Amino acid sequence: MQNMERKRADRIADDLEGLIFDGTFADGERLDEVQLASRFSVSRTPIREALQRLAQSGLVEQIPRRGVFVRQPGPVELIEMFEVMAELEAVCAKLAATRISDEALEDLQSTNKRCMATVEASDTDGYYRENQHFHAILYRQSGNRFLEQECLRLQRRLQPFRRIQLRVRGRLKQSMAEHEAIVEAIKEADGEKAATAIRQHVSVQGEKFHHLMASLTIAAE
Amino acid sequence: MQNMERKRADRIADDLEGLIFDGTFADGERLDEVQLASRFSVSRTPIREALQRLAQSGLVEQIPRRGVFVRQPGPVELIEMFEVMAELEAVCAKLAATRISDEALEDLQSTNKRCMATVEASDTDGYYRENQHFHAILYRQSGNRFLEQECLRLQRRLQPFRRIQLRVRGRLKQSMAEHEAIVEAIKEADGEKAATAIRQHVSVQGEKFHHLMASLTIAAE
DNA sequence: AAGTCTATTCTTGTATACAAAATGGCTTGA
DNA sequence: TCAAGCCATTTTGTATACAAGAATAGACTT
Repeated sequence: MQNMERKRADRIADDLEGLIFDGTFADGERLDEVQLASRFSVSRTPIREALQRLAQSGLVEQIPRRGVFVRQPGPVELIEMFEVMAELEAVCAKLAATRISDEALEDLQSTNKRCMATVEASDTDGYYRENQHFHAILYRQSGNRFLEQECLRLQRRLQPFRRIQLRVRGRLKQSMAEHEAIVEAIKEADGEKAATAIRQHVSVQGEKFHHLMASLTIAAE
Repeated sequence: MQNMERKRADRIADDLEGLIFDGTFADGERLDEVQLASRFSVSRTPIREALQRLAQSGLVEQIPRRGVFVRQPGPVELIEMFEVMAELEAVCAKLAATRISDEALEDLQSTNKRCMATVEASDTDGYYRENQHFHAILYRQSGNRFLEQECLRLQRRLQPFRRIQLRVRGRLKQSMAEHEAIVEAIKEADGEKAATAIRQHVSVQGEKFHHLMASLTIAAE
């Protein structure tokens, strides 16, 4: 297992990430090192470490001798990231179709069942959790740990925007139908079919595009 | 244009990256902060910044309260990374097939011509440069800047291993034929064909696999 | 003699002090 | 009145000092 002990800087980075995700820090806003230092009751050193981590993951932009600024992705970049996410997941599905283990396939189906239950119960948080697990299984079953890591990284980055999407009326039901198609394709070991199904599931097109844009203007106000 | 002024820590990170790539620092070796500080004639602060950057890009592993250790990818991870690279480039090619501009297509063809010339002249460095440009055009012409960045990132990481591969006898000629097939498919705007061609070009299979493994054992001695 | 406990030393993580560069405001001149 | 240049303040980048956890070696016990 991974080392659980983490330094303060790491926890601060996670906290800051959360604060950026939930909109506490607006787009373009400068993150003052001394202010954050007093806020977290630490010196500038761990703050700077945390900011550098965020800069590398793309959440903030670090301009030399100027400071770091929150950098929320714009509409174009978001579409681009979702496009890449869709393609990466499609690769996972393609590979998983032939590489998946029997136990994992069981897990995939039971997760999907639990997912459906949360839809019936209108349990958005529950859906969110089970859905994430559903996708995580596919990443893992691609049999490519590096690919899995890349998927998790991008998923994490898109997390807040995906969550917004879930609020769209009827989205959950449609999403479940798509899950169903993915599971079917994988059961048939049809890689291309699975890839197409999950690409459809993840990519932002049609109505989803419209809703994503709408959510952005809301978030920007 | 980008800000050209960079801090010392950034240049140190690049230097260290080079030192890891060329094997000056062996796999598993601990990078001592004070040693590096005196080597670069700076304090520990910029060294630590640089090491954290390397840790995030995966070149070194940072174990809390222990230090950072060089982490060269093993055979399995290398294969995995090449698999992802092949799929990412396949996506680029698929998208570029329909999105590419006329000028870029011209550039692609002329780059390929220059590439062939370097093969004739047995100019390995020249081939390396032109080949990289060839791929960079495809990344850009995917029309997805985020995808482009991800491709460049991974390409950079695989750079040293790809370079080794070029030394294999006859590889350059075969590689040119593959380029030719890619260009043809894109000229026909056939996304799937282009994707398949470049996937074949990048992925490590058959003889290439064998040579990659051989190069690893050489590097490890 | 081997193992363990402990003290010392070394290394990382954090705080603070200092240097250099950028921003902003003021003055001065046209 | 406006612009340009200079000074003060603010802020980032780097160096150093300090604290805390880990490695190591030596002594003591069984």
